[in-house]
Amino acid sequence: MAISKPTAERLSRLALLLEQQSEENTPITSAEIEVLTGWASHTIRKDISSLTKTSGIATNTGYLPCELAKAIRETLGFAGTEQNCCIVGLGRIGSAFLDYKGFAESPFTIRAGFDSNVNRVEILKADFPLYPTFKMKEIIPRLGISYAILTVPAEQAALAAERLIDCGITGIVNFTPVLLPAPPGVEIEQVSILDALGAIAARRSINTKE
Amino acid sequence: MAISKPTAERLSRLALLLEQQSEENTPITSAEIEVLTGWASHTIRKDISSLTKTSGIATNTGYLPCELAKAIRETLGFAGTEQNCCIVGLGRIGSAFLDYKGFAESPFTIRAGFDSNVNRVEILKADFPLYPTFKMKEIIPRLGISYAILTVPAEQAALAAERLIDCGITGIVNFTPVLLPAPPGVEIEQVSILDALGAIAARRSINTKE
DNA sequence: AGTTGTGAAGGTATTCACAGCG
DNA sequence: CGCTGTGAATACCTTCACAACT
Repeated sequence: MAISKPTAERLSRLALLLEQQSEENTPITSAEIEVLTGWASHTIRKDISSLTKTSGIATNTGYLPCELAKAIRETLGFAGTEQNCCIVGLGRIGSAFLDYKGFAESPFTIRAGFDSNVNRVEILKADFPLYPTFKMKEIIPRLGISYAILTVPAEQAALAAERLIDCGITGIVNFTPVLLPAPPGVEIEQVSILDALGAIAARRSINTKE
Repeated sequence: MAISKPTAERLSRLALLLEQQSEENTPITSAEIEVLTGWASHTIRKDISSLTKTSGIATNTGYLPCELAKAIRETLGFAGTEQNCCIVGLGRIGSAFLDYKGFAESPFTIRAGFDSNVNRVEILKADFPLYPTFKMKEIIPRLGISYAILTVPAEQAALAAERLIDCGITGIVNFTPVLLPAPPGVEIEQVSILDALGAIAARRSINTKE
């Protein structure tokens, strides 16, 4: 049975949340998840019920975080396998991710960084190797990278995205303000401060109107 | 007539898009917007039809970008008035916004930056004033700031958010990986790389399954 | 008791198809 | 004619209420 888009997105965030606080594997109820996320407990239960594998997850005092997170990851496509990412553009925003620890418990790992400025590539330090941009075509397939985090200056965004797709990248998180066209088979997620502010303002103007 | 949430969010992004490329005010058709955004042209027309003021926007060759953007901003609450924001936390991510030019054409303006480290406040340069954190309570109401961009380290996020709300902030763009509880009347938008990657992976696992 | 799990009902958003207008 | 604008139909998601389980 197909899983709906809103459900998939909620489950994905839920998995991250569970992975973050997975030190203790004490059961968590749908009511507790409601407090943490703001989603109604029915919604959460319904979402969970659409997982392909549902045995050994629920007890009479709630869901087991580890098993639930694992079940979500399985249903959403990546069973145990790490999802490899790269950072493209090591300016202010890009280099801010070099020492970001949040990836540790997630299924995503940064495997490489790219920048057209060779100086930056040599000076900056990270837990993963940094390369000049022209090596993308060689490195990306070799390391099995399928996701890119795009943090180049706005004027280079379109070209960089095109090249990445050409290298076999199938998912781009776009931190530039440029709206990138998404060819079939490639998913692009815009992450923009202005969009975020706009979304907040939009929601507010609805709530105050009723 | 109330406007739906998805519609409001689409309109908000559309306004940003129009404002970005507003040099020429040549008409743009719903079909062209479809190419740029990926939303069906019906959806766009329906969204636009729900605006409160619809005169002088459409011609027989498309919509006039400037008037359309203006009409959207009016319907969504802020007619002409600038929306004031502040940045809280001037570490790697926060300071990356200091010279971000994208706000220029948007209805949002950054009015202040805050950091608990007094050194940073004194050394960093920006187009707006920087203050030590303890001055928030004084500055935020004085400058009429209602939105905050939260870029402090994860362990300070919860406390910082609480204080901001206490100062009268009603919208927070949360760049930390911490999931913040949103009290009534306050809108919080999580902007996280892991969420973005998760959303992409989730959408992909749906598309490939059918 | 307290939970999860789920068919059925209800509400919302999207899509369609065509009328209306410049 | 090409475009927008919009009621009606469809599809979708969420919510409810209660059964099933521990």
